[in-house]
Amino acid sequence: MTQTLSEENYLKAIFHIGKQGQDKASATSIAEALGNNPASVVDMIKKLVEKKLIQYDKTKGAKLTEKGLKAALLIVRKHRLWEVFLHDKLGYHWDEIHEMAEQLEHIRHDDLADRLVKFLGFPEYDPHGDPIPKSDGQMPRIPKKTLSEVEPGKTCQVLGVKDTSTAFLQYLLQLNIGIGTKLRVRSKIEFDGSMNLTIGKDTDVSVSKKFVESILVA
Amino acid sequence: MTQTLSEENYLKAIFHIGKQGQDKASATSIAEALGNNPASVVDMIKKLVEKKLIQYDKTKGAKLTEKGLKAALLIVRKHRLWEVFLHDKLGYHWDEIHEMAEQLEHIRHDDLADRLVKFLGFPEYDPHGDPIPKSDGQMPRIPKKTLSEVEPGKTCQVLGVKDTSTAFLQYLLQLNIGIGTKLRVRSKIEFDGSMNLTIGKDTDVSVSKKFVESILVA
DNA sequence: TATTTTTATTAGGCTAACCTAATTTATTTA
DNA sequence: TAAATAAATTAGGTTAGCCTAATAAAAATA
Repeated sequence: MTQTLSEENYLKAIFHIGKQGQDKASATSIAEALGNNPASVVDMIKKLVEKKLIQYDKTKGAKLTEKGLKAALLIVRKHRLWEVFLHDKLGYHWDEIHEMAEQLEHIRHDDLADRLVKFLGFPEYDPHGDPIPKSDGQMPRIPKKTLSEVEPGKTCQVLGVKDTSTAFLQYLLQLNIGIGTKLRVRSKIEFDGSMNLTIGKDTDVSVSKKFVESILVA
Repeated sequence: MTQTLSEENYLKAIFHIGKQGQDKASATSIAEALGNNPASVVDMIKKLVEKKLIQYDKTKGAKLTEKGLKAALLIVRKHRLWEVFLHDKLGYHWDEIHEMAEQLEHIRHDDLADRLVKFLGFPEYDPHGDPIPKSDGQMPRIPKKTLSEVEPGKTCQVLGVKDTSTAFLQYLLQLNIGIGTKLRVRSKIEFDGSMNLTIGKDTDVSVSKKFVESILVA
């Protein structure tokens, strides 16, 4: 019923890998996500399978069971709620809160998440724009909007594209933008609808109106 | 400069043992405080000595160095601040918060304690009445008052006695009251100045005016 | 399909933090 | 002070969670 800190981190990693693309996580992708050696991942996979938290198939990878998903969602819920706390209440900036939330997400107590969510005013998204799972595991619906609607100064996350042409997708590839990539709108040029963006943590680019209207974000 | 979770718990235990009586903590007293085996304590003592966090003498026990004291005070500071948070902001009762604070006290980040203390409105005492160390390690002065001055419904902690007669001290021993014991004033009888107390978590007693005027509390 | 490359697994080790049982050292008490 | 008791220490062991190096299996490519 309860997991160790390390087990929780594995469940979370498998959950996140599942979200971005396939729903199965390979041993190496898990190893990479956690900064561990694949051999260590194999050890842990065995334990998680035994605890019925994941299913595992050598060639297909790991997938959370219902039980594992529930556990992972609780961790993600707590992580994002604590991020809201750190941002809204303690005044930390969006780039400072992740490491602390990584620690806070493991705090256990029966109704801690419920108390927190109430105290924070029932937020639905964390300061990065990521949805906060509800106590029953439901994720808030992500309103689909295009990058063009994002206010300067805000950060959003790529959900998908409206234009699936090869030219556009190759451009995205070149910019290293994919599902889940965080984009920060540095400024918006009203004259032609173009935008200055920061991709991820450090790459600054300028993109056209056509571009910003073709990317779905949250 | 940084300690493991376990090291932090040892430092905290040594700090607390020091506060209540002698300033040296024996291996067995540490073992008892942490629920560990004395043999394990010996292992850890060696490590803490090597890290210059404590001084140790077989017969005199362990004592925090300046460096160790600083680390211990930070943990206690965080523990008590989180208790204020859990109590004041999340609405938990004083008896529910300790276990969570035990986890939260280990969250690390440069200025977390400073942010917290500001957010909480610079509290000086935690919900149990224990003083919260300042960032420079200073403890707020504990105003010495007698048990008779405590309002019904409040909880306080025994700091000392005004009457040192054998009869009184033996009475205290019999009631299992010592330095640090938590007392809850259930009610106060105006007629004769006597009080109904809860000692610790469950023992209810009735004591005289003479009694309540002889105990110093915070 | 044969070869190369990538991925997964096994075998064997390490460290932190605990343990028990045996022994040594201190402290009390007769 | 000698004997009894209590405390500290040592020796040896366990487990979780990681590691490296070697091997096996799968996937990609020539």
